[in-house]
Amino acid sequence: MPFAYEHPRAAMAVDCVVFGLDTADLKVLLIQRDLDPFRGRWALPGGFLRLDETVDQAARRELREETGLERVFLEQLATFGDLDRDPRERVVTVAHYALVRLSDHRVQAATDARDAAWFAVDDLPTLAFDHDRILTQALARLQGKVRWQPIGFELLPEKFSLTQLQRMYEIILERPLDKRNFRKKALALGILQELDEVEQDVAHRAARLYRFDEKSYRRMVKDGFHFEL
Amino acid sequence: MPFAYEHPRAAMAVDCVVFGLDTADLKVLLIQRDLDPFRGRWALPGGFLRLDETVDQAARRELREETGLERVFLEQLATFGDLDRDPRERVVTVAHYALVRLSDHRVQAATDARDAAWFAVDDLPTLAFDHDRILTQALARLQGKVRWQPIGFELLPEKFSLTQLQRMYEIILERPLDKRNFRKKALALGILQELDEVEQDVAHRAARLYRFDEKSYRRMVKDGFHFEL
DNA sequence: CTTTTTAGTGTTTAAATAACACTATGTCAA
DNA sequence: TTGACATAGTGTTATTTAAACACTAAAAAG
Repeated sequence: MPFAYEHPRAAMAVDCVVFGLDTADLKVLLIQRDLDPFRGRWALPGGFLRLDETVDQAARRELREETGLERVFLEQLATFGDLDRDPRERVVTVAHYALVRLSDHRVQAATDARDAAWFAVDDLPTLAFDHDRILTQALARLQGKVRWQPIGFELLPEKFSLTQLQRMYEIILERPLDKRNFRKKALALGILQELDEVEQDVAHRAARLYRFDEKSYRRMVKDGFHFEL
Repeated sequence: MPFAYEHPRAAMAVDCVVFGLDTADLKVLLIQRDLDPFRGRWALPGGFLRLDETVDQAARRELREETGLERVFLEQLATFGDLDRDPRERVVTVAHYALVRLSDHRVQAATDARDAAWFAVDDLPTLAFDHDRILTQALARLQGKVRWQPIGFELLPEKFSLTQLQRMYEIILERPLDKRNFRKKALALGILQELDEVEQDVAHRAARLYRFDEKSYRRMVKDGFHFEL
């Protein structure tokens, strides 16, 4: 036991709620624990903080190690420090949430040594620790934030149709949106770049594709603009 | 050194950004450090986490010990864990923000052993550690949140005039509001209880006093209501 | 060439927001 | 007591934004 301190210290961990978007559902990436406590239970990817990395770096490292995900949108959610949240000892965890393009990452998650899988947020297994609380809070944050900041684009493929975009908002916000009003408003924002491309391999009229125009968005933010969809 | 662990551990701290409202300014409570590092510098009240208390409890305890404040509105802000934020060793801090009624608490803060004082947020001294970053983020959070949740009432005396209420929003949001529109909207919310009292000891027509009606507010939240001022 | 499936498109009504100025009531001092 | 001063209190109109609503267009498949 080579690390000794004058006062007792909690262990510090990071955990990540990784959201992905299916055609029908909002999904979360979970990992099946291969160690006690909660062996066999599904849990959020995460692990202990090292002293040579920031909290943010720790979250990204764990994500990479446990799921293969890199360069994703990742943001701090909140810190959870209840006394008995880990039965072994006192562990305080800094929870994060991440948004990934399911299409790009579907495979990698499953190739890791541990069993990893995507679950629909409205059909989750029992989770280890207080991870259900963390997940609930992450979902609330996503629902709140998606209307004010264009983070939702992180969930879509780079090129997408307006129908896909609308579907994303409907899935996240869990309510239907009016097609014409949605399209009017989305285009009026001025952060969608219309492409000279349409969907491929669909058995009906192909939709025009768009791309999120990050430059315009940044310019608008600078001018004190406020998003709202 | 009686506390030994297999892996090195960061120290965990909590810090609080305590906001108070003056007639003219939004203020923050700071404490002058009497120990190194940063001895003599102003800093946010805070201290180390103990293992028999939750993070929230630690923040409240430190607030009580260092400033005498109890039973205030207090909420987690974010966790700051940069490698070199404390020159002594690795310290990760969970920052909080609190809102207090300056009128009730003006005295207590000054009676503590350490020097404590209120500073206007737009006229702050150089702060210890990364506390300026924490403070900036806390202010942004307050400005963002005050429009969606009626937390601002925590800054006002229990009984207040509509002018005081408007002044509070103007100070926090740093922009003038239209008097008639403000009053219309504030009253329409249905969370203000009109009292049979008016201001005392003013050298002009006395304003009617109101109280925040928490019961109505809670009832409205239950009915899926959304605040916005 | 008909069926099927989704893309794409405007108008009208209702609601919310923003802009704007005067009268009322009390205190204080001459 | 009365006039000056300071802040309280009060509605209307114009503009913007949001909500409701249904048909035609295009492409693919058989």
